[in-house]
Amino acid sequence: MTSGQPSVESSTAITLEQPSLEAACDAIAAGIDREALVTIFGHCTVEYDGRASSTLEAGDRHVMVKPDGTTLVHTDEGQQPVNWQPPGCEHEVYCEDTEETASETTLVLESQRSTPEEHLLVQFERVLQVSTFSGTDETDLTLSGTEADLRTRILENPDLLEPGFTPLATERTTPAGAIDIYGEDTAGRTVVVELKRRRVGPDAVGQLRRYVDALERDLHADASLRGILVAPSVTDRASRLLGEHGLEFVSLEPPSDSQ
Amino acid sequence: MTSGQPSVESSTAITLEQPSLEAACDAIAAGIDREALVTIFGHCTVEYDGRASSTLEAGDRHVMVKPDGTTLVHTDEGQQPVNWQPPGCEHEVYCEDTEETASETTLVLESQRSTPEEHLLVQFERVLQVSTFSGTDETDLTLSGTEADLRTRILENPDLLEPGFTPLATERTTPAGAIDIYGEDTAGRTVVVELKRRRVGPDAVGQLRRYVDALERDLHADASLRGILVAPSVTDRASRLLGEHGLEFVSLEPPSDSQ
DNA sequence: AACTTAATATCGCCG
DNA sequence: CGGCGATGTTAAGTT
Repeated sequence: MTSGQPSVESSTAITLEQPSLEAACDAIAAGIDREALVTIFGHCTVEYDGRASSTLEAGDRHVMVKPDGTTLVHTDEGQQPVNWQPPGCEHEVYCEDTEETASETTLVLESQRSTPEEHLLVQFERVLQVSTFSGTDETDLTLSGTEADLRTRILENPDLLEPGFTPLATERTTPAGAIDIYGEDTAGRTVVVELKRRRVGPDAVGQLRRYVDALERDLHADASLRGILVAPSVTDRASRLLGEHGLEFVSLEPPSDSQ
Repeated sequence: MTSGQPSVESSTAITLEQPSLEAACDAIAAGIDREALVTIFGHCTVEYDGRASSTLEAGDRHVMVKPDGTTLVHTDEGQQPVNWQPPGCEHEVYCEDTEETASETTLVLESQRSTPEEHLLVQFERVLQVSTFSGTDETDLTLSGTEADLRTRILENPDLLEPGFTPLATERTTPAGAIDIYGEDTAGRTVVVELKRRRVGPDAVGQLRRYVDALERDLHADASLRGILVAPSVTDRASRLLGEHGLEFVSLEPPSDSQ
């Protein structure tokens, strides 16, 4: 970028329609080179090899290549890409003669990384569109209604958990991991609180149980130690597990935007 | 598809560059209407409200609207969309005068669903490109190297777990859930096997422990019952937990493509 | 870099 | 539709 001049049109979108594979190749390479976001729509096959292996026969798909090294292959269905490569990958694009018939050519997009070794191969036999996008996005997402928000809510108003509850520490460490909230009830009993922002299953009970067990061992406590799971609601099986292990449940939701 | 005739051009890509907001609106509406995959690149703000809430200030982003009701908002960084809406949503698109100054107009894309109630609002103040894609993708992804493949590998060669192991059932149900593999060792002791395709932490130990406990209660067994966690490797803390609960570990990887 | 946990997790299966 | 667990989970925070 140049100096303090009021920025010229910094957002651009350049599109090729029905390009030859060679023209598409050049446009994609140029886009990657100047760190643009590149999209390709065309008829392609996809192969992945790394943590697992996958193949995808020829079909029409939308491929997005980001300047941070991300690759996403989307079909017309599903929230998740059918294939992908995470940020930090090296991209390579070239045209290649098909092995069987030297008369046919394919456009190949490769994306690979190490740790772990992973490789994605997209082979286009036809490209309907190539676009390169440049733009700016300085802003960060602000998100609320998370587990951190639920913790804040309880710390600001401990009576929500139960009247007289006194928080003593957050993220208190035990051999089993960090306790969300550690405190005392009116009777002076130690309370271990595990927070979940949404309906909980058996996993959360196991987690709370590990913390209570670890803390009991840590404190050599013969006195009773309470474990409370805080979430909007609880499944049947988890509720039974709580009972079996002498643990408690309190229904609380994370604060919404307006609250 | 029609008969043996070489198929007519069924894949299409239609693009508008630098459209007016009204033209963009029409193109998007038309694309959604004929069940195309629609992409929009432009300067926009995004608001989400539902399971959580989020806002995103104005910036250049790539929005993809799929015919199955999915919406994805991507920036130039990250594998994950910065905002999204899952399949099954209803889309709506329209132009609207900005509240403050009636002279300014915005293009609004709404995507919403119920159960749970969720709403996504994308407001464009400028659109650089709109594209609509139609195509076919009949094929399914074939994936290998999954937990199911690991199970198959052990069932075909039980000695991999330990010499003389005899699988008796897969997915045997207990009150705590389904056991991956249920079998017997050479001494006739019941064995509960929990499979993980990658390195395991404390969660997996808790899961195995629940299964073993549930099965012991189910069988009223006074005889010893073994629990074996099978994974490529195990973390320190999980290893200690295994020891504390009298559970075992066997190192095995899911088969790779060539094996 | 390894470990642990949260997530608007997503997705598929099954009851 | 809810419960449950796998995922090429991904992503973030801490050690």
